[in-house]
Amino acid sequence: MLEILECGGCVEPAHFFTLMRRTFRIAHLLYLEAEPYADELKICRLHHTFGAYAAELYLTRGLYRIDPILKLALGGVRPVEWTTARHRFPECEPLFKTAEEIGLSSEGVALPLPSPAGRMALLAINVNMSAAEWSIYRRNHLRDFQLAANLFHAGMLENAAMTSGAATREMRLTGRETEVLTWSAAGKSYWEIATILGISERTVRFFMTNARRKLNVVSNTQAVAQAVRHALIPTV
Amino acid sequence: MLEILECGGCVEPAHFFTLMRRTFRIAHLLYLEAEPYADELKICRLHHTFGAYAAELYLTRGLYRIDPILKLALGGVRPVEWTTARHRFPECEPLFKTAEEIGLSSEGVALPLPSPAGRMALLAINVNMSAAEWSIYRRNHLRDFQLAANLFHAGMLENAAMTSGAATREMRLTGRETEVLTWSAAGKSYWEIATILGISERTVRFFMTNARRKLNVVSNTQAVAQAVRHALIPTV
DNA sequence: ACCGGTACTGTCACTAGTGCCAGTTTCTTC
DNA sequence: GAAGAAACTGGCACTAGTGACAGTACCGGT
Repeated sequence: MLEILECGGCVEPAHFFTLMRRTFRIAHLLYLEAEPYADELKICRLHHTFGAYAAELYLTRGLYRIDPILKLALGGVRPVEWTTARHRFPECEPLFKTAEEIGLSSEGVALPLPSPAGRMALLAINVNMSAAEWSIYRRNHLRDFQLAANLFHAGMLENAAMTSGAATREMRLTGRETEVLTWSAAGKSYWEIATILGISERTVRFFMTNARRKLNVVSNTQAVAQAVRHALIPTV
Repeated sequence: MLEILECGGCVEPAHFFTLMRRTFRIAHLLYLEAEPYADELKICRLHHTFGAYAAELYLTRGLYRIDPILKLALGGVRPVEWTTARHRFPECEPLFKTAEEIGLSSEGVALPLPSPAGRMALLAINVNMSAAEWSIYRRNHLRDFQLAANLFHAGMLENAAMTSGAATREMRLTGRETEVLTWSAAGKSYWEIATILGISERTVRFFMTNARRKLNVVSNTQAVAQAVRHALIPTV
């Protein structure tokens, strides 16, 4: 199975999930790709096998805002054990209770899949076994999960880069636009940037305006924030 | 061994390398953490077992600037096979020839370890075996390498966060400062932020001024750029 | 020869951000 | 009970950024 993934043969989430469930004793899977936006998360891609009812419950109650598993996995690098998250955030007990009520197990692990450009992703794995059983199973197969998750994630990213190539082309910045954003991120004013680049201040404004339009933002500050997050400008 | 890593017991690179070489048939290891800096790479952390002579050669000749393995691994998510990189970049043949001359094998794999906040890292694994042998060994143990790399990387990041915590404490932002920066990064003006937070516009300016002073920057734009890069404003 | 994209320059009116001065209140911590 | 940090508020002078109007010059591609 891992060979299939490695050759980039599986970019269909449903297919990947089926493969995983057939290969391992996995009850449910969830793949989430998101980027931070103000104090919320902008969900870029979400695939799972929990079914419509659970998803409905999860979204309408805004549970993704308090889910400790999301918080830990999207913030870190280390695999997050569901029960660990549960114990560390007792105030989220209702969330787990709700999950149990609709027949979902509370055993599982969430694998952080950090991506370039400030985006974050995770693959959550939910199993239907006792704590003792899971402890052993996990020890044996965590490495498989991790590799499979990484390869699937890589496939998803590559696929996204290919299909959204046209959409991304719209917001590709020119050399000068990148330069003025970079200097702006370094705290330079229009006048200073003009002096540095040896062009008129008006031209700097022109490039910056174009950059704002392309990035679809309303201020230089927002443009720089977005550019840094999307790695459109070099780090100083 | 993986259990040791998972418990965060191994944050000493030399120790980790020894453990890996004892457990697997690995010749050499290299761990690199870097962030993009203009068109160069700023190396944040570098540990390896290649010895002083190889490192000297590598650094003095500026080989890290052309090394295709670095380029592929720091840019992607998928494991990079050394021989694949070699074939795809024939112009880098001298690099591999040099490596062979000083007795290094050309078989191995580089595992990208993307981190939060735009940084990138990789663990390169170098083995001393034939292509056929490596092909089989790799198939069996890539998942072990991947998990070990992830756990070690997680340990390194956590360790870094702890040790640099004291130095960074001076410029720790308060809750409100973080909030106004976050909304500013989202393109909101002072007036809008004041409305959102339910405080006066003057107070927003006050927090922003404090944030600028703490971050030692001259504009909101620069403050936001720095905050995004250093992950001072919510990534979750 | 024309077109689209990039690089470049200009003015005007308006809004937003910056640095400086000055305060009060509430809470934790020693 | 004193000290400090954090959250909050006001005004004034000045500079910087923003949007909308307008242009010219150069280069590579069908």
